[in-house]
Amino acid sequence: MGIWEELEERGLVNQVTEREGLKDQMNNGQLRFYCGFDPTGDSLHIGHLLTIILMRRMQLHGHQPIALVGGGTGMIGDPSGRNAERSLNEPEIVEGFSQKIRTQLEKYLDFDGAHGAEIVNNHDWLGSMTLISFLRDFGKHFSVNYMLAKESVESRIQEGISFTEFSYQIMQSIDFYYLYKNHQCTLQIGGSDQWGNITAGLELIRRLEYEDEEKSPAYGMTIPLVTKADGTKFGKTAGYAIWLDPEKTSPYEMYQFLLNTDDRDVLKFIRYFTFIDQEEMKELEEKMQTEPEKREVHRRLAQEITSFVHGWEALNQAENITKALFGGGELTALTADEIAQGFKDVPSYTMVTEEQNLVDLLVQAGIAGSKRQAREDVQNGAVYINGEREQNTDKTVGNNDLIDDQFIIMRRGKKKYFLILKNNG
RNA sequence: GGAGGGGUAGCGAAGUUGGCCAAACGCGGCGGACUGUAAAUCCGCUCCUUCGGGUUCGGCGGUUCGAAUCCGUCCCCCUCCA
Repeated sequence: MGIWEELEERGLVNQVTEREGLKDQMNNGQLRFYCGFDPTGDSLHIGHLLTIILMRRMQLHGHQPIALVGGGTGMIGDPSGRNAERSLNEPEIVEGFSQKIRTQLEKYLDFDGAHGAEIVNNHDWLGSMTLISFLRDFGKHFSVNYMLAKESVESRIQEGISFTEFSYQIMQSIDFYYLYKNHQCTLQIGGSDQWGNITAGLELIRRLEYEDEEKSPAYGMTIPLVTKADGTKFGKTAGYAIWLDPEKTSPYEMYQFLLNTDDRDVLKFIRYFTFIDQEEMKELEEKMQTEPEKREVHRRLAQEITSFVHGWEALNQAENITKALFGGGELTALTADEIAQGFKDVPSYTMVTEEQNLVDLLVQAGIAGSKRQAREDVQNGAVYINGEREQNTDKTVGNNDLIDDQFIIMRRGKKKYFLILKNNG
């Protein structure tokens, strides 16, 4: 089975230009292809991961990926998929973001060997371009009618779009053209919202280069938008994005996010995001049918992605934390690092005295709204100290409850955790 | 400006012949059981408390042994007429 068939089977092929030609190139040729990442933030997020993994996937089949950091286009702002004008970031900010994005991309691509990956920054060629060159050499090849017809522009006509963002498609077209001419890059891939920009680039290449019949054709391809069965946007939990930067989203959080994938989506996602082959996929599908409660597929998905993004060590920690928190494992067995990660966003409270009545502590730490509520929670068996249910309202919490002589892990209900820190006065 | 209706706990909504009202019921929220860290379902709780009680039903004041319920006044909202 060729890479093309694999991509189709995984449902990764959305729109393509010249399907047969591209299929042939994919299966039998050695393509250089690129995908751009604009520095709109200080980290890539899980939504970017699908194209990154696609790049790896193709690289494994002998194609050479070029990751483009949009240091130049990021100064302008892509209107694609947006319903309102972006606000411009300061050049230093864009520069800083570009650095970070570049560093992240370097983690995920393989730079060794005959078809090692390349990273380029379009600021290198766009940054120094003169206005006159832009308009004469490139603008001349775009008719405004053509540009207006692009979905990204058309949808904004009512709302309004600046000339700046309107021009974006030309810039991205220049990128493709530049890479085609100087890096023998003949394919651009991207998310489904990039179709307009990709085809614009192909159009530019065709106009500037296709006169010469000897030149190889260029192709474009998009991957589908990742949709969820419940209709909400993929990549967010409770409004927070899942970032690839472990400082922003810990490996544990990412693992949990994936582990909690809706049953209806998990098979689709595991095809999208992992390298698991057809044979094993069948087994997983079967397990999903026969023993869904084991959530084998969910776990595999979480394992594959977490380890791809953060490495095996981080995955191991994420699983340790998960086990301690949900799998009947011992909280006290966690390392300080694991605690820090697992309880990153957990509210903490520093004890005012060496020891304190449990009910009072619950109120002071903001775990319960009132003493009455606190008592009720304790009596209902909703309160756990270091993983042990505590139903005695007269319990005194003190230094002998401390883990590592530092903190106490309090829990109310199924999964609301709180950190109580030792009194240091 | 005139006539009428109304303001009750997070929301909606009962209660207004004065005591049995800390206040029905629904939703939401929080727990518990079940479970797959799911969905559904079931159960409990949902003003505060030193568990004696305390403070609540738009605000203030009054009548009364006793008021969310009666009276006065002020504030706000809605409907109709001007």
